[in-house]
Amino acid sequence: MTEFNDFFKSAFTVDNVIFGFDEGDLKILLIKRGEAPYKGKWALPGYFVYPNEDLDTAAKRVLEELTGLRNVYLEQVQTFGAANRHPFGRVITIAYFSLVKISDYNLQPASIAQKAQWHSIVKVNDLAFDHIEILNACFQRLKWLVRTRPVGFELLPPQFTLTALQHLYEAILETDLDKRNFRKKILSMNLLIDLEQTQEGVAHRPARLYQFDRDKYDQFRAEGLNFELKESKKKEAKRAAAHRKALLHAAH
Amino acid sequence: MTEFNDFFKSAFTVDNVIFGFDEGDLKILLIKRGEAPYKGKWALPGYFVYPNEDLDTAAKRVLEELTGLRNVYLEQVQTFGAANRHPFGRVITIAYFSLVKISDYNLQPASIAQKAQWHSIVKVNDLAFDHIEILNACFQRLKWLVRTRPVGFELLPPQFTLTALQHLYEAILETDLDKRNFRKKILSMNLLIDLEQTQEGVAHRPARLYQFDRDKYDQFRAEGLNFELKESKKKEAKRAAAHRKALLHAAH
DNA sequence: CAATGTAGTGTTGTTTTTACACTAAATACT
DNA sequence: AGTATTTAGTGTAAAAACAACACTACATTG
Repeated sequence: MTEFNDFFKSAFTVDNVIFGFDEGDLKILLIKRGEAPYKGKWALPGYFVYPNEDLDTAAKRVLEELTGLRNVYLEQVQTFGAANRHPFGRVITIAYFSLVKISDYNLQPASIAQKAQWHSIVKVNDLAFDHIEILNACFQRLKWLVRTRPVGFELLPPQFTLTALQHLYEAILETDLDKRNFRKKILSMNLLIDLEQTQEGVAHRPARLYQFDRDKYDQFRAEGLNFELKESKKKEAKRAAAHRKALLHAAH
Repeated sequence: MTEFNDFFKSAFTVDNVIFGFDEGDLKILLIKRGEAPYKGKWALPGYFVYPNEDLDTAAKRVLEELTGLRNVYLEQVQTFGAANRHPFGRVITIAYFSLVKISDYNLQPASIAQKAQWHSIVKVNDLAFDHIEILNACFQRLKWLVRTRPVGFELLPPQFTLTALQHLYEAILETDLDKRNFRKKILSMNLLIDLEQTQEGVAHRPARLYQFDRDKYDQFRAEGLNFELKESKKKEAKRAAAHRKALLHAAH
């Protein structure tokens, strides 16, 4: 075992791309670095993984320390390990991305507030380390995810209008969507609860408010994965396909 | 910087899920461990990443040492880092998967040949470390990838029949496909060169042989990513969508 | 020359996607 | 009061993609 000692001189960190959505803009939360290296530059929030800490736990910890939020969508994306990416030594980083409702985010103690800020994703261009690369990978992943699963709701306040949802999809996919087709698609998924209320205080026709039906979604997912043995192969395949489609291609 | 010293006591490895296809069966290459821990168990081929080695390089190295192959499809999948996953200390592993043509694989020196063997993926069930978990993640990724990009060809010999290709898809997706629909779909992608030859030495009607048209594919991809500024937004969107579809859903 | 075994081929009904333009409902302004 | 402004909300038709389905063709083997 002593022969392996040379390998046990590395460290790893988690870095977190925290997406939020506000004022029609897709944003990420960045921290201004207070120390070397890259002092004064904006960077993704991240930190070393503790010796006895699982990776997912570390990502959750970093997120919670910064935003005070738990139970948000969090997913591992990719690991970056160029040999020279960190000036302190060999440090690889496991990138995570998370989706938070900016409405839930109450800026933490002033000490942090000064350092942490939301940045429009389209304007971010110069980050510490290889963080731009990490951001790009996570953004790609988000684009894929939003077409695949109804994660958009994670970024909106609990009640929202269809137009707001469409704007969110447009911001993520960086494209325009057809209003009527978008609504048809979304409503056909049957994952929205029509709150039968409308907006107030807007200087135009107020829109209906909807809520994401998480119970239905969870149930739906459970069914999709729970291949019971009763059905014929054909029927099963059909149902699975229908299920896939209902969720896939949330837009267009 | 001394405050960070505690973090620099970890190691990381790469583990490689090497897929091959033979006799209608999807297989992976496993190694029988000769040393503790898990001596005598089958494991994914993997090794520590050297101090100055990039992760991708390490994965390539492990693959080449074992198979002698370069220039194969290789992709990072996921990092596994449960705090207690390795009995020697804190070791996280970055999982890669690769696709090799078994026809290219000439078993290496006898010393390795005894230890490395292809295993039918459906029969693999007990591996060292958390390697079953890693295998599952990579298999999932392969299922997704095969629907998304024409990677199937990476697993077949240079010349193949459409039936062989279909069997490959069926093995990966673990489902049956309709022969006529499959052929229509594949041929409509226009990525196959009809060699205008047929099989020889088979005891039945011989099938036509095809070859993957890599040039066309590369060109196709390049166009797909190269958003020129001449087109109107609408036309561009249309083309991009058409492109996506041509590649997506290679089957069904 | 019959038996066996795989290769190869088209059509039709259904579903999904796309393109597209007007009316409705609220406030703001005069 | 009434007109302007702004966003909400709605249906249809044509095109494309998908799914289901069964027979003939061509080679070898016995």
